[in-house]
Amino acid sequence: MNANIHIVEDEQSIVTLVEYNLSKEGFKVNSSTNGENGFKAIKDTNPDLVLMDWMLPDLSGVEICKLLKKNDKYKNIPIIMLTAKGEEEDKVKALNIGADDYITKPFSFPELLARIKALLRRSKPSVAEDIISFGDLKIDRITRKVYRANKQIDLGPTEYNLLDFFIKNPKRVYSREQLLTNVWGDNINVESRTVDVHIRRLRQAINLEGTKDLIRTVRAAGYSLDN
Amino acid sequence: MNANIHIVEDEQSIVTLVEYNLSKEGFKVNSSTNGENGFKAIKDTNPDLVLMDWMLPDLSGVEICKLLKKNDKYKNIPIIMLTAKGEEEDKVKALNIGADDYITKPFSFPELLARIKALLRRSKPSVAEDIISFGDLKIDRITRKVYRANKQIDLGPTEYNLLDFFIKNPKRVYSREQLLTNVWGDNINVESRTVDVHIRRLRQAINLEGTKDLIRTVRAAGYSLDN
DNA sequence: TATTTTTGTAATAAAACTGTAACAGTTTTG
DNA sequence: CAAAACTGTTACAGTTTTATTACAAAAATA
Repeated sequence: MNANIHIVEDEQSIVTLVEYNLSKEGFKVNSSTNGENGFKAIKDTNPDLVLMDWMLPDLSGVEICKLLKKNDKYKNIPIIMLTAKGEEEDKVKALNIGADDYITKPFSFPELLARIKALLRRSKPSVAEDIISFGDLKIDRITRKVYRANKQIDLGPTEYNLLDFFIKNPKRVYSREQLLTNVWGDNINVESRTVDVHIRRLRQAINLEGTKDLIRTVRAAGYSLDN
Repeated sequence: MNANIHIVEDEQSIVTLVEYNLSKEGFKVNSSTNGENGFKAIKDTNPDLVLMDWMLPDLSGVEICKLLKKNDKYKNIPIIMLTAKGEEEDKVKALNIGADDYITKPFSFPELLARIKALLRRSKPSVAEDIISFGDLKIDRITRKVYRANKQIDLGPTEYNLLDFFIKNPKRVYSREQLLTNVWGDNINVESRTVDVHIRRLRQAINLEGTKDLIRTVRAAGYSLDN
C-alpha cells in the first residue's frame, strides 16, 4: 500500500515504532511531535490518513480533529485517534468530534495496520487500490509495474513514486514544494529544481510518440497529471 | 486559499508572525501599524477580511470597527478583533460594536487560521471556494484551469491572478492602484499603466468573438469584471 | 568489490512572461 | 472645435521560469 500518513504524537518511542513499521509496509510517513506543527503539516501535505494522539503538548488532538473536520477541504482525511485511556465514553467522544476510528495504547501493530487499511479502503479507494488507472496509464502496486497503452514501462524508484502520487489526485496542480514533501518526504534536503529533472524523466518514460504530454506544466504553480 | 487580508496591529512581532504564516497559506497580506493608516488602507484596498488590534496608537480598533460597520460599503468586510484582555465582557463589547469574531492574545496560529477560514466561508464563499463561476466564465483553483463557455482558456500567471481577484468581487470597480496592491502585492514597483496591458491580455484571452467584453473600463476609475 | 543503476546538481538552452514606452484612438473639458 | 486627459494597442527588450543535458556522487546489485 502506498499512502501518505501523518502521525501527530509526542511520545517519540511510538512515533519511531509506528513510522518504522508503516514504512516497511510501503507507506510514506511524516510526523509531528506537537499539535501546532501537526496541524500545519497536515494542511500542508494533505496526507491520506492521520494518526493522532488524544493528548498533545499544546493544541490537543481533539482540537485538531475538530478543526479539520470543520473544514470542507480537510474533512475527508480519515483520522485515527490514539489514546492511553480505554474508556468507552472516550470512544464515543472521539467519534463525536469526527474521528473515524479510535485505538487505545498500547496497541499491536497488526491491529493498527488493519484499521488503517480498512479506513483507506473506505475513504480513498485510489490510495488503497492495488491497480489504478488514469486514461491508458496503469499502475500496479503489487507488482510495481507501470503500463502505458498496455505496454510495460520502466520507471526508476523516484519516477514511480512521483507517478503514484500524481495518479492519486489527477489533474490537481502541485507545487514543487508539495511534491518534495509528498514524494521525497519531510525534512529532506533537495533543491526544488530537482523536481524538474524527475518530471522530465517521468515524461520521457510515460509519454508516447505523437500523443499529448500527460504531465502539464503550470507556470508559476507546478505540475499536474493531466490529459 | 486566496484572500486578501489586512492587519492593523502596532506590535511588529505579531504582524511579522501572522503575515508570514498567512502568506504561506496562500493569503495576500497587507498591514498597517496604526489606526489612521489602517482605516485608510482598508477603504483603499477593500480586503476580504480584517484583523485588528483592539488598542491602537491613534484611532483605536474599536473606533475603526464602528466606522466601518456604519458604512454600507465596508460593513460586509469581516473583522476579527485581537486583544490582550480575555474578559468575557470585552467579547460581548466586541461583538456589539460589530466585530465578527474576537480572539485573545496570545493566540495560536491554527486557532486564528480556523477562525479566519470560518469567517471567510460564511461571508465570502467566493474567496474560499475551489471553483468559482461568473456567468459562463469558470475558474478552478485546484487544477488552475479557466473556462469560458465550457472551453478551456490559457492564461499566464498574472492574468490568472488578475481574474481570480476580479471574480471574487464581480462588478466592483478597482483602480489600477488597487489592482496592483491586490494582485501584484504590496511594495512592488510597477507602473500603473502596466495594468492596462494585462487587462488587455486578459480580455484577449477570455472574451469571445461577438460577445460583450467581460471587462468594463470605468474612465478615471479603473476596471471591473462585468457583463 | 566491481558493476550497474539511480540521484541530485549545475550549467546552458529554450520558452514563456513581464513591464515599458511610444503612439493611436477616444472621451471629456474649456 | 481644440486641447487635455485618459485608455487601447503594439512591439520589444529584459527578466523569469522551465527544459534539457551532462556528470559526479551515492546507492543498489551482482
